[in-house]
Amino acid sequence: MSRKPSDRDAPAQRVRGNASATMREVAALAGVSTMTVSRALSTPGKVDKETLEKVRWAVDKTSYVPNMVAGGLKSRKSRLVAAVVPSLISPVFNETVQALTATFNAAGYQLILGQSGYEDSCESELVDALIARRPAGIVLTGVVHADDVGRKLIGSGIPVVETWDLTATPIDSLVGFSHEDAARSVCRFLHQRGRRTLAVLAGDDARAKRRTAAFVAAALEAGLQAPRVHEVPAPATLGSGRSGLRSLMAQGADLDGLFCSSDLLALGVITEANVMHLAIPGRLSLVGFGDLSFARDLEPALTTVRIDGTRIGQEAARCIIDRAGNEAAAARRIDVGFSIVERASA
Amino acid sequence: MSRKPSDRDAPAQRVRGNASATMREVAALAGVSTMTVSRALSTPGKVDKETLEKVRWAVDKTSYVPNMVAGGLKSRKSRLVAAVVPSLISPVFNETVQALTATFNAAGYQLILGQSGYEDSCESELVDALIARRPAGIVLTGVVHADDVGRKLIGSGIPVVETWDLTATPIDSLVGFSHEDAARSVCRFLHQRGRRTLAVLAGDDARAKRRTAAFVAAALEAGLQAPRVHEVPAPATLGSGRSGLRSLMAQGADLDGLFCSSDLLALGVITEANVMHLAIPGRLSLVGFGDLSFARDLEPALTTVRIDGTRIGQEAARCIIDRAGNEAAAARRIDVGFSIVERASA
DNA sequence: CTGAAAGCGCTAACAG
DNA sequence: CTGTTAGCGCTTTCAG
Repeated sequence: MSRKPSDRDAPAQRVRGNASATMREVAALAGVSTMTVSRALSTPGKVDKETLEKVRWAVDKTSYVPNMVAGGLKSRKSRLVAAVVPSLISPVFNETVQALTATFNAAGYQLILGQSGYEDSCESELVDALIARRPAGIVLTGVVHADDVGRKLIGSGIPVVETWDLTATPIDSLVGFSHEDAARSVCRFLHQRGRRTLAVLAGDDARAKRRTAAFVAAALEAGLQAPRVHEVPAPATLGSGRSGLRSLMAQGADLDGLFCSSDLLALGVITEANVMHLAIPGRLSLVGFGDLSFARDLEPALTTVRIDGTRIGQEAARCIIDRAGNEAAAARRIDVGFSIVERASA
Repeated sequence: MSRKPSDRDAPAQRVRGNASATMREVAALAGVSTMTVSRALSTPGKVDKETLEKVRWAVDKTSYVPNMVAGGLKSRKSRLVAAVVPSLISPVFNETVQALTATFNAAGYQLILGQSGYEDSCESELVDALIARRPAGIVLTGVVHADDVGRKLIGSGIPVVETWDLTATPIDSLVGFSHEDAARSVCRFLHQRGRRTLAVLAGDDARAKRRTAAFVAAALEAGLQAPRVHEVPAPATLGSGRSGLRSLMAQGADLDGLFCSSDLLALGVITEANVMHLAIPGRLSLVGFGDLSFARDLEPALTTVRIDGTRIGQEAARCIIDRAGNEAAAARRIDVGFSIVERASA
C-alpha cells in the first residue's frame, strides 16, 4: 500500500509532533517580525501586499492557527461569551441556544455553555467559573434571585443579559416577556370562548409556578371558580401530561378548559384524551405553552402560547455584541412579548 | 429611600468601577507574594494555615475571581473543551450535550459549543476558531469527512473524540455505534414479526441515509421486495412524518412495516394514522429511532431504537479528561451499541 | 508601512 | 513553607 509522504505528515517546520506553531515561528519563516504577522492576520490592509503574501505563505506552511488565549490576554478582548441554561434536556431553550450560538459565531464570538439546573443552588459556583474566563458577556436564562450572584455579576463589570423573563430590577440588560401577562391572556382567551371550569397543569419550576398563580388570580377576578391546579415535577414530560389529565378529570368531569405550562404536557393531554375518548376541543379546550415545533402538526393542532425563543437569543446576543463595540452603550430592556397561536385545540 | 452604603458598592481596593481585581492586588492586601496567593488557591495544603487565612480574607475583600485566561496561558492547561453539534434545534443531541456539560463541569472544565449545520461546508472555519482557543479536547458529533479538517485536527495535537458513529479510520478516539447494524436489526425485527411490505421514512442527512441504505439492503437479502423510501429534509419534524405516511400509503395500502429515522417522524406517523383510522400495530408496525423522552408514553407506546446519548456524552468526556491527566493515554474506541426497545407500536 | 520594547495576569521551576 | 525569576504567545504603544 503506497502512501504519498505529504499526506498526513507533520509540517516540516514543527519538531514537536503535535503542538501548534507559534507566531514567532511564522515570523521567522516569513522573514518579518511577529508584529507584522499579527497585523497581516488582523488588519491586512495595513500591510504591504508582498509582505502579506510572504506571511500568508508561512502561515500555510506551518499550519499556524492563532492562539486566541494569548491574544485575548493582552488585548483584553476574549471574544468569548458565556450562557447559562437551566436544562439542556428539555427542548424549551433549544431555539434560544441555537440563536445565541449562531449570532455569536457570525460575529466572531464563541459560546461557553453552562447548566444551572432548575434550582439556584450551584449557580453561584457556575457563575464564578464563567467569570474566571473573562467573557465579553454573560447570558442568563431567567432572572437572578440569589443576592450574592447578582453582586458578583455586577462587581465583575461583565455585561449581563437576563432572558426569558422580566423584572423590575435587572442586573443589566433584559430580554424577555411577562409570564404573568401570558397566563392572564390564556385565562381570558378560555373565558371568552365560554369555558367556565378551568384548570392548570404545570411544572414545578419557578416560572411555571408564577404563570399558574397569575392564571388562578385572573380566573378569580373574572368571577370563575378557582381553577384546579395539578403540579408535576420539572422538566415536564408527555407522561406527566397523561397522568395529569387523569388526575384532573378525576376531580370532576366538568372540566372544560385546560392550560398546560408546556407543549409537552399538552401532547400528553391530547394522547390521554384520545384514549379516554374525550373530545378536544369539543369537551375540553386545551392551550399549551412554548409552541414547540410539533405543536402545529398535532391532531388537533395545538393552540399555544408562542414565545419567540430565536428572537430572544438574537436580541440577547446583540446586547452583548453592541456593548463590546461601544462600552458606553446603555443596558437594554426588550420585551419580546408572546402571542397566543390559535389553532384547533381551543 | 435609604440605602446601606456597603450594599452594592465596589470593594474598597478597586478604583476602576468595574474590572475584576488582579492577583497582585490580593497579594498586596494580604501582605504576601502573588505566588503564595496562587498556591493558596490551587494547592491550599501547601500553604501555612495562617497565611491561608490572610489570603482568603483578601480574596473575599477584593471579590477576586482568578483569571483562567492568564493562568491557562502559562500552565498550558486551558480547562476548556470544545464540542461541535450539527444542530441544536432538534432534540436528538440534547442528552449528549447535557451529559458533556455535566461531566466536564464536574471535572472543572468548561464547554464551548459550536454548530456545524448538517453540511460539512463551514465546518473547517468552525474548527479553526475552536483550535484557536487551544482547548484540552474537541468532541465532534459524527465522524469527520472533509480531509483538510481531519488534517488540521491531527496537526493541532488536540485530543479529538468523534461520536454518534463508528468508522474504520477515526482521527483519534471514537464513541459511537453502527448505524448500519441498527438499521439491519430493525429490518430483521419487522421481518421476524411477519411484516413483509416494508418502508423507510427518513431524513436526508448523511447518517439517516446510511441507515436507509442498510435497511433496504437487509430487506433485499431477506428476500423481501425493495422497501419504499420516502426522504424528508433534515431536521425531521412531526409534520413531515404525517405527510410522509400519506405519501407512502398512496404508493400502496399493503404497507405493513415502517421504520422512521427519528421518533419525531414516528410521532407524526402515529398522529396521521389516527386520523386515517389505520391501526398501529394492527395494520402497520412502526419503529422509531432515538427513544426520545416522549416515546414511551405515546399511544401506542413507540417501539424504537434506543441510543444512549447520555452515555455517549459521558464516555466522550472521559476520553478527554483522562487524556488530560495522562498525555500518554491511548485513543479509545467505544461502541456503545443500541437496543430496540420493544413497545406496543411494533 | 514596519519593528522594538513592554507587558496582559498568572504559574512552572527553582532557590531560600 | 515562601519568594524570586522568567516567561506563556500575543498585541498595544510608540518610534522609526
